Amino acid sequence: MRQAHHPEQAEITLTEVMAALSDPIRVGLVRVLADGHERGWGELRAPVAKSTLSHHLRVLRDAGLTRTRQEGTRCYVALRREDLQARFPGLMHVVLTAAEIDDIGRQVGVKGGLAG
Amino acid sequence: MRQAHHPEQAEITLTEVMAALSDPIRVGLVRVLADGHERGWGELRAPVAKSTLSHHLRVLRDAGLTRTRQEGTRCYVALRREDLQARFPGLMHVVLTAAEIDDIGRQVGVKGGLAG
DNA sequence: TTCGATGTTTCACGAACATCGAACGTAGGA
DNA sequence: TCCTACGTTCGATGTTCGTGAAACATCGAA
Repeated sequence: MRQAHHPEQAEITLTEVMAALSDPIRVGLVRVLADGHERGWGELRAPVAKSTLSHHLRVLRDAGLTRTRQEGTRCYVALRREDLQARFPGLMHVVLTAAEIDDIGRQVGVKGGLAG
Repeated sequence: MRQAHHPEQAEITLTEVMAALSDPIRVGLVRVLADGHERGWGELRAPVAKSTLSHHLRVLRDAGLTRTRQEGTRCYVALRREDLQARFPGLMHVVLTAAEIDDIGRQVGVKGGLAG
């Protein structure tokens, strides 16, 4: 559970971001984090095994979409909206809007949320 | 060489578009087509075998990013900018801007072009 | 120190992908 | 009719991806 690697803002690449957003589960995770609130790992709900969820969160983290923070044994995830806006202006807005309209990643939610 | 399938505008999905744009060669192809001009297959220059180029063009076509038209034994490719704009407003603009800045897919060009 | 909770990593597997060369099918020209 | 140019499709190969089960690592509590 060592501290994970996060790419610098300048290291974020378009193609990696696109690849990260090519899976509905990951788009769902981004949607859950879109409000800017940090979420606890255990709060997240997705119809996959926890190892798979861990894998998806890692892909998002490696692509520079999210930032993970550790606190004791818990960890918290947040969307790197400002870095993304600086790097690819407008991208997240466009993607989130499209994802909302099509309701992509609806299977993903938070504990107590609609999809919980 | 039968007529290829093109998804309807409404059938274009965000995740498929993202997946299509997760490869530098394909981003390069989209950049080449970004000016709206239709391009001949043989005009396209990419550092891959023609079967591989055919594959990439197929991925773009299947995702709804491009439209292919046949004329005799030749075929012509064009970006479906209007369909994409209607489906995911602002997406292509954002992606093309980012791709230009980072010069993604620079290896792709047209006969007689800079990367030819 | 022992136990339990929380994520991460490893391993294994089938599916999908990127790639190439070769074979193929189609349309035009000789 | 035969030949050629143009893309597509097929077969093969190696890589990456999504997935889950199981083992592992870390921290807090008892």
